[in-house]
Amino acid sequence: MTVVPEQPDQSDPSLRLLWRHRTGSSEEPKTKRGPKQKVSVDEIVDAAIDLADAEGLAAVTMRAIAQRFGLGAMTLYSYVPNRDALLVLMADQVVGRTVLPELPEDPRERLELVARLQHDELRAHPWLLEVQDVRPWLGPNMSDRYEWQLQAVDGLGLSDLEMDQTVAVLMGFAGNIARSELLKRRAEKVTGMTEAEWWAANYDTLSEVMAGSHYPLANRVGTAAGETYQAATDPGRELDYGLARIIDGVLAHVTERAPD
Amino acid sequence: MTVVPEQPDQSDPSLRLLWRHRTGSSEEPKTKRGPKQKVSVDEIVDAAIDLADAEGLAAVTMRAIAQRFGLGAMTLYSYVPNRDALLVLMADQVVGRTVLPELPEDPRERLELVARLQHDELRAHPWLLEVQDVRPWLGPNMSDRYEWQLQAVDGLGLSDLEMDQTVAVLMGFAGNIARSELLKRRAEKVTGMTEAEWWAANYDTLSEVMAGSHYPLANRVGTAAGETYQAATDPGRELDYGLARIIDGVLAHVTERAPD
DNA sequence: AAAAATTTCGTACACCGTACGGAACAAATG
DNA sequence: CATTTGTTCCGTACGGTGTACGAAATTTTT
Repeated sequence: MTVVPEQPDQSDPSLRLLWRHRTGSSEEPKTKRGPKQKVSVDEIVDAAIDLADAEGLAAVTMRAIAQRFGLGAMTLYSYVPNRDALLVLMADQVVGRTVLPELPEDPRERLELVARLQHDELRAHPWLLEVQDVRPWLGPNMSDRYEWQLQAVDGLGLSDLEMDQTVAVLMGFAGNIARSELLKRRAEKVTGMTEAEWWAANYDTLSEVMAGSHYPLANRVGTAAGETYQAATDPGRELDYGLARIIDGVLAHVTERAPD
Repeated sequence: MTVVPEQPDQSDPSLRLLWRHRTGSSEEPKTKRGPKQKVSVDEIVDAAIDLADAEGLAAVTMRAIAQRFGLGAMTLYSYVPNRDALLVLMADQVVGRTVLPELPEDPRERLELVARLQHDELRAHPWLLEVQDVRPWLGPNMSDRYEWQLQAVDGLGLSDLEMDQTVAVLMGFAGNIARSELLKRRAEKVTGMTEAEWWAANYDTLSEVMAGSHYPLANRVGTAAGETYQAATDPGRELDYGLARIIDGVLAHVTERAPD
């Protein structure tokens, strides 16, 4: 008689946690034994999101979160397997807060909307950029978002693979813009000077040290870019140029292939 | 009589360190007092790069580096102000190792080369993705690189600002591809399974948990994408589609504006 | 020969995630 | 009812991090 070898459950434990609100079937309202839990997973995740929004991801420590509820740090581990899992829960939960608007008819507007929504979200919650999961978009809200993004590129004439890649390019671009904005803000906070002030303070050193090299293009272009970015009162303007080029390229690709 | 208020030297101390090999004028071969330094800054930075290449950026600890030279951890602080400064030195130094090839005539080839070079470099040194500096590209090798990149987009008919933005889009895209490759490799190392194995191990849980929701597009597209990526033996193939679209968009932009 | 400047580096601190084990608690079982 | 059993709560402790501080050693300047 052969015994089935014990499968040590390779499945990721945090999957069920991610989908805890949408267990399609076989929920488990089983009354559990020990003391009643004083808080809920959602409350913990929300508190962690608050912390991250207010003080950055580095401030999201197990001790800090626990303190918000008057709990001991180790208590959190009866709600969440570890910190990394908590970060993934935070990401999915915060993504779920954004309501997905209906997609416009015009293809260009559709793609723009997808990218701008992502960018706005990352601006509101910059710590999302630092949460990189093993195995992405597997939570319920991430899945909803991905499906919605695919709807935006559906019917354009792209292959399945191209649909995925197009979404990836747009998301990546939005993320890069958000990241550069984040770094700029962070630099100002760390150094305590605005970008212009920093350049002024380091001008002498820079010109002394770069005396041997010369950068004609970098000087000209860097100056132009610096002035523009400094004057950029309207955030999100950095998005415009690159986004337009990317969408141009995608739309040109599909119309060229099927010159209707 | 008015006294000039003491300016506590706002300038960034690591700037001189970055440019230590190219001090245009006024070098200081002054013989210094104390004990002779047992190693050089370059050796330290090279050792740190070795460590990062071999075991990732997290393995680059002050203690680990010092141990390579039989030094105490604190000794490093007489070479480098702190760990973050060391990371910037590493980045600039490793960027300096790549020789910049001559730029082709064809605009499309120029842009492709710029992006692919960046991608290859990030593939070889993935930890570069995790080094985010306050105030980017200020080292000598970063500056050379930026100047070279600008040459690639020069003469296309772009404005100064657009030149900067175009380079940024291409670099960002190359970085995103490299990042997704890195995450994939890291996930396989952490979970000890390939991507396909992971999906197999979690298939039951996933379909149970997603029973209530349905993702027609995500299922179809995700499957297609998954199969392709899994079969992708040739790394860098993920680069092709997005890069082509971006370059399409940029070139369309300039030819449209100046229909020669 | 004495003084001054510089490098080396042992120790210590604050902070992190979390392994471990015990105590308090509530339901299931006898 | 008493007892067992599974949970939750959480204090303590461990190994890890960057680095502040101060003493000791070493070399040049005076």
